[in-house]
Amino acid sequence: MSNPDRRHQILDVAQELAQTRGYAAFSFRDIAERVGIRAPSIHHHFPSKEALGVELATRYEHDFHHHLHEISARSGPAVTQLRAYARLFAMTVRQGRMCLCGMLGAELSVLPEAVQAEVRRFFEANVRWLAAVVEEGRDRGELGLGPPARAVGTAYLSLLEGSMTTARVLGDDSLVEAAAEAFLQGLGRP
Amino acid sequence: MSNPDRRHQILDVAQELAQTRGYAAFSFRDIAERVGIRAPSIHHHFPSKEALGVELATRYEHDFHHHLHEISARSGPAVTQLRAYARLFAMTVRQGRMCLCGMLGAELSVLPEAVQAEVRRFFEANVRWLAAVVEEGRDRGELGLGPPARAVGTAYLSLLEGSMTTARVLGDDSLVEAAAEAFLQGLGRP
DNA sequence: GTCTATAGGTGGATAGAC
DNA sequence: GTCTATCCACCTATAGAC
Repeated sequence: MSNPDRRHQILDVAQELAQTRGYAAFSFRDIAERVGIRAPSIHHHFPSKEALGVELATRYEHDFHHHLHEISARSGPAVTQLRAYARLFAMTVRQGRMCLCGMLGAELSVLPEAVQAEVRRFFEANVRWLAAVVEEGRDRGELGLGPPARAVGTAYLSLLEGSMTTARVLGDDSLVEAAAEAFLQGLGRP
Repeated sequence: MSNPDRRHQILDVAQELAQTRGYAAFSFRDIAERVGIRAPSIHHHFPSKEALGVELATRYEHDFHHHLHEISARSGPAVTQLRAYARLFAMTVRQGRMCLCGMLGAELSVLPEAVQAEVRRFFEANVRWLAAVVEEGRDRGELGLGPPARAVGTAYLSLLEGSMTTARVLGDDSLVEAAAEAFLQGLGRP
């Protein structure tokens, strides 16, 4: 198999494992079994687990950025954008997965520094995007005043990350969107 | 050392490790080093890691229940109780720890069944308590109407669990309480 | 690119002495 | 209760053949 194809295949499998089990709990053998090669062959594509982890997080962040751009481009009302954002998390839960960076965030203290750094970038980028959506919604008079836009964005991201865990623990597929609605209800213009 | 003392000591150390690293990433050797004994000696107090994990989660849930009871007993306004609840999470973050059951929730799929069951009990008990506080707040006219009380409770728990991850990733000690306030603001009487 | 063989480390767990 | 010695499974990673 040609190099780029195998790389993608390994990344896809590794991502699925990381989103369900976590970084500490997946191995090169787990990946190899599903890809149909032997564990040491993975080292030809990724020199170390750390390198694989960094690329995993970087790619995830990049893909996420693409989704955010799509939501922004439709430039609907702030609440509509925030609902579409929540749907990204809800869809992931329905696939039986967690947010990759949410999972890595929980494991933060046992991750290689380079992976930690990528996780931080993911959270910062999301908070920034959310704060901008809230800010614009307020400027257009769609949203009421309240805490600083950045605090609202941080709270909404936290709610969605946490709701994925709650959804999986309680086995409730519709929990993420229900939690998002409970939050968005409080954002409306008084 | 007498049996009960050593048991508690092991549990305390194991809990700290589980709250910072996660279940998959702490070992009997880690515990033993900090307790000052050898790893196999732990098996005298806990037959397996699974048994230790179950007791860890059970004890945590029990302690948490105690805190909830204390907050309820003061029977202040709903928002005051919800703020006090958030403070439990904020204090934990300031100790550099995650919620034990939030951490275990993220790792759910790699936990022994018996530990998974305890994590579920923790989440269910917290949602039930939060829903009751919201319900009573509405009955007393302190809170506005909105989504079902259980959905609000689920959302608030999710927000707090998630905010611990966000706080650690972004290195912001005051993030948990700020996120809680952003949520509570939307609960007020319209 | 993928393989086998293997190194070197760590994991939970058991047996049996003290 | 705690120890040492040991087992066996698993991990990441490397060397070198094909």
